[in-house]
Amino acid sequence: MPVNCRNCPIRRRDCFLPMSDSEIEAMGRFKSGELTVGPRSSILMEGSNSPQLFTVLEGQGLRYKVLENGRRQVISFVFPGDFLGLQAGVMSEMKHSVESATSMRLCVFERANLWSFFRDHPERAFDLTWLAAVEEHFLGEKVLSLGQRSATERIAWAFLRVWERLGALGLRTNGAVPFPHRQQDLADALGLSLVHTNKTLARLRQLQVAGWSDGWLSVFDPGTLADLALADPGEAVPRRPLL
Amino acid sequence: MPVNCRNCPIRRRDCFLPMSDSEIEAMGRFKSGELTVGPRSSILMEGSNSPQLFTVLEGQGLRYKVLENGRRQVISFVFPGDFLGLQAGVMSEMKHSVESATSMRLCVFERANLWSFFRDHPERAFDLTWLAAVEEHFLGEKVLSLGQRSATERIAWAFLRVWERLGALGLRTNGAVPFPHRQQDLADALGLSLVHTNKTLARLRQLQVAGWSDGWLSVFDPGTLADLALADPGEAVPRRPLL
DNA sequence: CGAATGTTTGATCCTTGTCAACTGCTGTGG
DNA sequence: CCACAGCAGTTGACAAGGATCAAACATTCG
Repeated sequence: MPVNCRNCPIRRRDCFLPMSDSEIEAMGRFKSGELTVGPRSSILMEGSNSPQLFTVLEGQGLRYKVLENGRRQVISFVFPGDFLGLQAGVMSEMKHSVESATSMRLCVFERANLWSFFRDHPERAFDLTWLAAVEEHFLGEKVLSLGQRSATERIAWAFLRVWERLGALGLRTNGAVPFPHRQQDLADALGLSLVHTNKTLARLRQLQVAGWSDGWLSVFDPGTLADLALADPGEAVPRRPLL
Repeated sequence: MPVNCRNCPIRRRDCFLPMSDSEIEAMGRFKSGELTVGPRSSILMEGSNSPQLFTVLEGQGLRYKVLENGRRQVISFVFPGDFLGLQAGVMSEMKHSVESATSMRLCVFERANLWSFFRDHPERAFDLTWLAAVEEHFLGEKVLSLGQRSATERIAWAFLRVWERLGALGLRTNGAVPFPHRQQDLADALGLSLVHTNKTLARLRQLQVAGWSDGWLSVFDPGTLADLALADPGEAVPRRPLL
């Protein structure tokens, strides 16, 4: 199978930094194929011990956990460049589930090769650790949000982050980015009820600050949005790893 | 300086799994010393670019972030075996602050040596990634809690996790573990107000399920606690990594 | 002893969740 | 072609869990 990993996110560092030919050669031996899944389909299941790891090339999805009483928490939204399955890779099993929102194209790796990959390509191992640290950072921000921000602040914050992140991926077209989820998904992500989420969204729309409909998120006034979110507008995605 | 890393948590995998002599030799070159800090002192600051990384040998502390409006979120409590500063290590700066609750003894590493460490010791690099993945798992659980659990459920869940984790470290003496924090810290960790936290604690104490005073957390009835927490009592700390 | 810090308790308010009904859209089958 | 079900979004009324305010109490420490 021809391997086209020139933009493979596992070596993204700065969002899809291109790889050298020898790097592609090395990655190619790790990569085992590509996978395309339809919308709303399950990619990884909590508790499963998936033999494959993925990197997102296209499309969006979400990670989630469910409580014993059935309530669902969306841990994070999944964007192009994200790495899926690290937990299954280094621990014995996945600690959350992943499903697609739109149809997605995934780069597939064999978990079994992860170890030799670490041994033979320390730079790539470092990248992986970097990805994990970035993920940890995002989760830390999310914890801060859920713990300390009000409903409006949470939504404003989420909009800002999504908008910035997708913008950094070059997916922004005059102020709008694709955000193909349901209101229920956002509610579950922010720990709010669907009804309250809806009403808060209406308020933001009415304030002419940001709007989200038909799967597109538009930010009209990033400044006020940042104010509403109690967030520094500039500090979105960490971009300059060491080395 | 004599290096005593036989139980260094960076190679813990299964909570302080002893290292072989050659491993200790290798670690020794990475380790640069030990540090002891007093209670309530700052170890790492958000935004700083610390030249040192730490591993906790003794004592407890907490990681936190503060919002622009001054509200504080405790990201997680820090226990022996935790690794501090990974973000500063692989990203440009720390994304949260760390401070001690009790006095702490820390194992100190030079950040500058991290890269060669990755190159020369792929197994240890793998361990580091594993630590990051475990941290990610804990944060995911925390997000679930903050998003979907009620006040009582959150406190019950926190107590259960702390009790299990410290128990696994061998710090449990007839049902009680050291948990040297203030009610305000727990409140900030769970996104609750101090007052409500206090009242909920009183209720748990009155129910004879768990009690926390003078820095010691006692769990009298793990079963009911797990029920209250909507949690599976068994799934505490992931223990069996690959390789 | 007074000051500082942390815990406890009561009264009140308000943000958010719950319940319920209605809209608009899309796809399906008679 | 229409009836209908199913799903996502919208809106109003009401209830409640938790926040806020305020004050008392206990300990420690200089």
